[in-house]
Amino acid sequence: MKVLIADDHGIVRSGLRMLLERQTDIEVVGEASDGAEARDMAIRDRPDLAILDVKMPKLTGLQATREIRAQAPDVSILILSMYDDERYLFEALKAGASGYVLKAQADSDLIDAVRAVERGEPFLTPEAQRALIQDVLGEGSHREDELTPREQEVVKLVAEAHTNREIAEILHLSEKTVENHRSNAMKKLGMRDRVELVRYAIRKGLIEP
Amino acid sequence: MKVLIADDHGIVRSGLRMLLERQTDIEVVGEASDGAEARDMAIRDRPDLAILDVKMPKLTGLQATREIRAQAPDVSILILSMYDDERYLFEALKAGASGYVLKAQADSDLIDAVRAVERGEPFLTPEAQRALIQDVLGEGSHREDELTPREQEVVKLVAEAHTNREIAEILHLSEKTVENHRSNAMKKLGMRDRVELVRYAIRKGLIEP
DNA sequence: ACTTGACTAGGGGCTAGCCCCTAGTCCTTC
DNA sequence: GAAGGACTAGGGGCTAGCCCCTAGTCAAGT
Repeated sequence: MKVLIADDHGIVRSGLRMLLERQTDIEVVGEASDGAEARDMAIRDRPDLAILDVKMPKLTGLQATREIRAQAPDVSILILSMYDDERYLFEALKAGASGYVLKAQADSDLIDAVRAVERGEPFLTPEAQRALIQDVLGEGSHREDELTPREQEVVKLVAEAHTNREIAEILHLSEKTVENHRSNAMKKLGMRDRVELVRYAIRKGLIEP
Repeated sequence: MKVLIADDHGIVRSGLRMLLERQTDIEVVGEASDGAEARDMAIRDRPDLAILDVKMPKLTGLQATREIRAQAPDVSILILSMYDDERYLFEALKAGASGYVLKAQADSDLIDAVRAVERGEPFLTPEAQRALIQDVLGEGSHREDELTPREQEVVKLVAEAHTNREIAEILHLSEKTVENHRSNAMKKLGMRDRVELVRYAIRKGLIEP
């Protein structure tokens, strides 16, 4: 089985190569250090599988996935995410990836994923499966990831370190209304205080760190 | 040569292990998935070398370095940074690390670094050496780290949305002491609440958004 | 017409956060 | 051995934050 590795960290690439080549039937046929290189190599060399890091220069793993799937549909793709959450899971599947593995997980998960892809099956870790099920089931609860415009405004101002009173003045509202918007936003997002809201706001690009 | 590996990503740990154990005289005697575990294992098992990722839960690699150097000075330390810059280089050296290697670099650099540390020599990649020289030449002003190690620990935990009480439990301190560290940190940084500390912590790379 | 959801506002209560202060033990440095 | 800084801990006080609840208006969809 011919595998292509793409990650912008040389040391990590070498580590992955060692890890994979301990399996006698897996051969790492190439290493790419950015998304564009990964795409070009995948399309030119047609490996059985390309393992792509999400975060890479030039093209992200997801962008590379789309282009590889379009031009070399026989190349399967496994996304490797360094982030300890599933925020790219859906996008990865939509882009055409066969599997999604977090770097935080055990090496055996990666091998399992490669084996699954080899058999033509998709591979999701239990965490990823749970996230996916939650998403399908949860029209009511977790699906409401989206805040209303007003809630977003309030969250943004909270994350900019304004007090409720200041926000009330800025938006010409009562302090109580501000509290309600903040509280509703936190409830929707499953958060417990403004500190968590700050990190959410930064992740969402509502404010700069 | 007995080596301890610490990185919060299981797959990366396994990769590093494979990479290192290709050298016949290197034996990986332990893996830690966070900074506190790394510190405990280093102090208990006394490996010849501990390879620590900068960004880890509970304690950063730098915080772990300080504690290991204090309690087990015979354990050499190599800092592995995932960031493509040298922003932690000086702090790492000050904390007592023998070497600083970026994950973006080739695997041979890591092996070279291990060999250098084995001979009792410090190891810096050419990029790191250049940054160091620049700093010595450029001299003085901006090298004020501002926060003490303890203050940084507290700030990190605050930014991870822990309450003062939780932080006190995690660090085995009284709530009052935690308040003092937080308050002193905020005063030094000219900040007015924990929300601003979160953004500071993210900018400084103490936590991920 | 009726329901639903966003937006608004308030009452009332508890606690965490933030501030001021003092004070002790270790250090290192001068 | 004195001085300064880091780290520890506590007293006492005020307020902002967070929670529960109700309740109104308005626009949009069924």
